[in-house]
Formats: sequence, structure tokens, C-alpha cells
Amino acid sequence: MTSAHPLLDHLNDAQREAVSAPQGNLLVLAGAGSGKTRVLVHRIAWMIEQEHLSPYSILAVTFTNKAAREMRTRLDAILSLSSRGMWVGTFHSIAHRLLRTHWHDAKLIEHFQIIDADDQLRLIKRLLKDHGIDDEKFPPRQVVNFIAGCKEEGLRPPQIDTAGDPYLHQMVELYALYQNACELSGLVDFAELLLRSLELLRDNPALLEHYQERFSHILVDEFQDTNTLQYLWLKLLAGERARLTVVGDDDQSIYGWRGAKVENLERFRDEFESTKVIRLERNYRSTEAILEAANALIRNNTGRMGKELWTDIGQGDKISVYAGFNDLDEARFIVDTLSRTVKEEGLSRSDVAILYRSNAQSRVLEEALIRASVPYRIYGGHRFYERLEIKNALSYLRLMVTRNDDAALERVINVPARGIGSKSVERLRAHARDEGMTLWDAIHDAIAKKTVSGRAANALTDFVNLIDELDNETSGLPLDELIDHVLSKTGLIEFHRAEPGEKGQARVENLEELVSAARAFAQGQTGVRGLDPFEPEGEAAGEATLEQFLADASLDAGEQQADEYEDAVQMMTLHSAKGLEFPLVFIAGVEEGLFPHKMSAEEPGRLEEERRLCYVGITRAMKKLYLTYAEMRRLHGKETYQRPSRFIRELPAGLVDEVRLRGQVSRPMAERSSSGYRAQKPASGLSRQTEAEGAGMTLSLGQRVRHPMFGEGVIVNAEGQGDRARVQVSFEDHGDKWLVLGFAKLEAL
DNA sequence: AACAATGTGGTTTTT
DNA sequence: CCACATTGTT
Repeated sequence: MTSAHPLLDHLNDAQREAVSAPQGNLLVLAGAGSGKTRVLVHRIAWMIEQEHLSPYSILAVTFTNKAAREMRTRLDAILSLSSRGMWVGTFHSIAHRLLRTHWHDAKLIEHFQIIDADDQLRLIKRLLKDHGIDDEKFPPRQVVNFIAGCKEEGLRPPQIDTAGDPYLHQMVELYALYQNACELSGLVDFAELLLRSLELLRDNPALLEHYQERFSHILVDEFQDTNTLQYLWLKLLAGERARLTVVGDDDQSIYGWRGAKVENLERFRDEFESTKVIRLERNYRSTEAILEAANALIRNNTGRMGKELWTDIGQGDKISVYAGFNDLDEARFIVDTLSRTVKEEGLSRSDVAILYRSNAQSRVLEEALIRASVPYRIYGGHRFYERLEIKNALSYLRLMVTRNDDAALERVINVPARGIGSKSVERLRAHARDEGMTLWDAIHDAIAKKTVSGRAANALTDFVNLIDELDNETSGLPLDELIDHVLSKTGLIEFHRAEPGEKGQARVENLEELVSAARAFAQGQTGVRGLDPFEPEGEAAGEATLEQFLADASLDAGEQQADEYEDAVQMMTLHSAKGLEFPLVFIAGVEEGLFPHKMSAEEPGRLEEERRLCYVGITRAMKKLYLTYAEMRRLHGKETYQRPSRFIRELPAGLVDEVRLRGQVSRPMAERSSSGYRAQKPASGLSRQTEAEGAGMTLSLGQRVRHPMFGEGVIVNAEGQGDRARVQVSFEDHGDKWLVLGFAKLEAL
């Protein structure tokens, strides 16, 4: 087919329609694997090349830095002119940019710093202690969530109606205290970035007018993940004139627990003028079997916007469900199966993903992989910039930029130990609180007024001198040399090197990595900025500043790096798997209580989110999908009986191939009477039966056996010992099955 | 100020 | 069971 424009080549009808839709508000409901990024990128290119829009008037918003980078890269690849001048970034990075540029109007200090969840938690803990508030009644975590929740709804303390509820009243009080502390220290948290920038625009009509005038076209990715604040932010920025293209999938909304509002999709359709809706339902990723299973599963949810994935790739293999005897058996099965498949199908190990609901599940799987010498890579866990040694280093750097950064100061005032113990810090805090000043100022004040002991005063003097000297000595140095100097002069390198075992070594390497990261940042950063009349003069182009580096570190936690070059099996939670695809996928622990997780099982809304999570997992698979579960699992140290997840039952029977039928193998029929699968642990009856069965069985390959349900067959494989011994029997009418000798009623022939 | 003993709780986490 | 945080001990 010949297209009107090369940008429309190799697109299907729906994609083409989305790319070339006339200027106006557009909602693209893009199913998994339907080429949504492609559509987004091509639409932007279309606007520029076909409709002669300036890149300067386009704003593209994503949730992750990775997505932003990918979009920029792909744009530059298809665009004939540079995408410079176009804003592409995450909600947070764009908000940050606005605040940096207009810090004064935003009522911030010029060198404000960003604090992460960890800093936030520490700050809250300190506040609770300082004000003698019971941290049992007000768990710090909950307080942090409450504050973030309020901000995400766009609420400031005075606007919150406590309705006479003393608990709520206290929470709001804490919110106010926390906010005060942040203001004093020049700290801004993630939610604050957004709320502040919204308030900045709302309260400065001229500024708002400027940006509304500029951004005539706004595009948003993963719209189902936006929260109320982000929605309001977009709406404000868009004003009456701008045209929005938003892309999302209500069926892949899995961050509701973090404030994301799927409803924003419908809200957008209803509130933005004459929004056109286009569905991308053709999937280029998975087999029919996988898509039909996913479709069937998600049909159990209510209130969907409606979408059915389809493909012409072909039917493909059925989905295999494996019932592990226990979690170890489940892991063994996964490792055996993936090793065999990689070998037989010629896959790379990185074509294989093992997905799970919670991180705790990775352990058993890891051990099985190690035992089989299969290289693997785990995503998630601690990110680079969140590591202790890195945060220590960054805290020194932050103090160099902003002495008032209490969060940073608290972290490193005695790291490495320099004789400023908890008592001294306690006293300083009290001093700071009484005088309404920051810790940095309190140190000076206390020394001047001699309210600290001589020894403490000396140590404190050394500390403030250290920071000042660092600042002076490094001015004008390239970023990496600057950091290198700070690391050695503060003694951080030595401090971490002295830590016992491998840990110290690893930490030093991470610190060295930080220096390299700074070097890379400096190289990538030079001369990218400029063009914006509202941007500050001077420092714009030229060398990367420490401040820019710190902001980048806060807003982009850094890819998980570790043996990136080795071909390894990919392990991650279902949440982190969103957006990825793999030829071979295992979803482990598909059990009631685990997935859906017990914390989410009662509330219908949360259960539906778990189901969407399962949908996300299933649609990651391109060619073959395995769902596995364990009938017995070690959870929190004790053995628990697990039931297969309801999600397995929701898959059409015709698409499912039970690798080993649950129940047949794991428990004798007699044990299953009383209360279904919650049956008590098989006790005395088990061992007796094992002996009886075991005694009569001669275990040899090729042995003919009879099973009460499957009839006659031949033993083709065996493994294990005692009552855990399992044999693989090739039945005449039922194919191959693994049976546990201790349970299955096999009769030698 | 470092270390052991003891207690507690244990989804998911783009920024 | 195991990772952590807080308490008590030297």
C-alpha cells in the first residue's frame, strides 16, 4: 500500500489514524504490545513535518526517565530536524525545570534540593521524636504516605477538613510541621515538585500565559498512571488552547495504591473538548493463545473502557500451568524448564523472564538458579543513588551547595565518626528548633554562644570548616575531580573501605562508580541547554554544575546495573515488568494470598488491580508462558498450604495445559476430605502410606505401572529419595506425568 | 561508640 | 526464616 506520507508507512489503520488525527484532543487506548511508543513518536514527527509545527511548541510527558530518553532517541532518528527546543521529560523533571527557572516566583530558595522517600522518612521520624508524638499511633511510614497523598490531591494543610477527627488533626499538624522544616532547609519532595509548580503557574498569570502560549501541543504517555495532581497540572498548563494527545491503557493500571487514578482516562475524555478516542487492539507481540488468555482474564474486571487484543501471529503453545509440590519444587521446575528451552530453542538467557508478585519470592528462585549455574539478573531492590555510601557522598555534595540542607547534614555530621555523637546532635536540634534556624546555623550559633562543651565545639568547628574548605577547594574543578576530592578529603572512601567483608569492597567500588557517573554526566551535559527565554542566563550552556548533577541523581535513580554484559535470565516483580517483553515468561507463585496478594484480596477495587497486574504479566510473554504455583510454601518461616490463584481458574480451560495436575501427586485422596485445600498438614496417615506404597515399588526405569486414574504407563524418569521421590510416568492415554511416589497410588505390573 | 541481644513485622515503588 | 530497628552491654 502506498501512503500519503512516509511517516505513515508500516503502520496499521488504527495507528495511522492516531498518528495523523487532525489537531484536537486525542485519547489513544493502546493495548499491550500495540505499538504505542511508535504511535506517539510518529505523531510528534507528523506534527512537525506535516503540520509544520515548531518542536519548540511541543511538550511530551512520560513517567520514567527511560521512557523519556527512548522517545527522544527515536524522535531524533526519524526527524529531519533536531528535536532541540522540544520538552521531553518526566512529570517530575519538567516540574523541576519550571521551579529551577522560576524559583523566586515559586517562593523557593535558589539552590533548593530534592529529597527522596528515605530522607522524608528520616525527617518525619525526627519530627515525631522532637514533638513527643507516639510513633506507634503515628507510624512514620503512614505519615509520609498521608502527606504525599494530600499533596497528590493538591491539598495544603489549611484546606484539609479534619471534621473534628483528632487523628486526622494530628496528621495535618505533622504535614504542616514537615512542610515548615522543608521550607527552612530548602527541601522539596517529589510530590512537592508537582504541587509547587502547579501553584507557581496558578498564582502567576503572566507565567502561565507564557507557557500556555508556548506549549500548543502536549502529549502524555501512560496516562492511566497519572494522579489527581498530575491531571490538574496538565489541565492548567493546557488551558483553553492546547491540544492534548494522551496514550494509556486502563487494563494496565497497576499503581492505584500509589495514587494513580485510572479514572483520569475517562475524565480526560469527558472534560477535554471533543476528544477523539482511538483503540489500538492489534498486538504485535504475543501468540493468540496468550492474548486470548489475557483477554479472558481481564474480562472479569468491571468498568473497563473496553478493548480486546488480537493478533495474526498464530495460535502458539498453550499456557502451561505447573503445580509445584512446594516452593523448592516450583523453582526447580522453572530452572529445569528454562534451561532446557534455552538449549532446545536456541534462546538467549535474556529472552527469559521470571516474574513474581513480591521481591521475597526471588530468593528460592535465585538459589535454584545458582545451583544450576544459570546466570541471572535481578531488577529492583536498591538503586544506585539510593545506596547508603552514595547517599553519604551526595549529602556532602548537597551541603556544599546548600548549607541549610538539614537532611544532608544529619546524615553525614558524624560519618565518618568525628566525635559528634547523638547527644551533641540532639542538643543542636533542640537549639535549632528553639531558635527556628537550620542545623548549620545552629552549629555556628551554639559555638558562638558556647552552649556546647569544648570538645564538641572543636569537632563541630572542624566539621563546618571541612564543608567550607571543600566548597572553596573545588570551585572550578570538573565534576568528577570535584567528587573525587570530596570522597578522599571527607574520609568516606577510607570509612567504607574499612567495613567488614565484601561489603566494604563493594561500597568503595560504588563510590568510584559515582565519580565515573559524574564524568559521564559532565560529558553528556555540555551545551544541551539554552533556547528558553525564561531560562536563567549565564550558566545555561557550558560545564555541568554540581547542582545539575545532584538534581539528576535525585530525579533519576539510575538504572540497575550489574553484569550488564553477561547474558542472563531476567528476574523482576510484575510491576517492574510493565513495558517489557520476553519470548519466554514464567510467572511464579500464582497462589491465593500471594497473587492476588492477601492485602488486596478483600477490596473489590484492589482485587481488580491485582488482576490487571496479572494481565500485565501475561501480556509480557511473546511465545510461551508458564504459570507456576506451589502447594506448600515456606512463608515467614513456616510451611503453609497454598491454593492456586483464582486467576488460573479464570483462564479458558482450552488454553491451559496442566503440566502436572494439582492434587494428583501431592496428597492422598483421603486427606482431601475435610476443608478443601486448607486441609490440615498430612500427619500420621502420610508416613504409613508412604511405607506401604514404597515397599511394594521397585523403582526402575522402564518399569510398567498402573495408576487408578491414568491407567497403565511406563516409568521414564525418576528423581529424589524417600517420600519425596518422584517418577515420571509415560501413560498410554494421558501423556507424561510426574508423580510423587509417596502419594500416588501406583501399582507395579 | 561499637557490638551483641532482642524484638518486630514482612506487597507492589516509574519520580 | 530473615532483614531491620531498637535496646542493652562492654
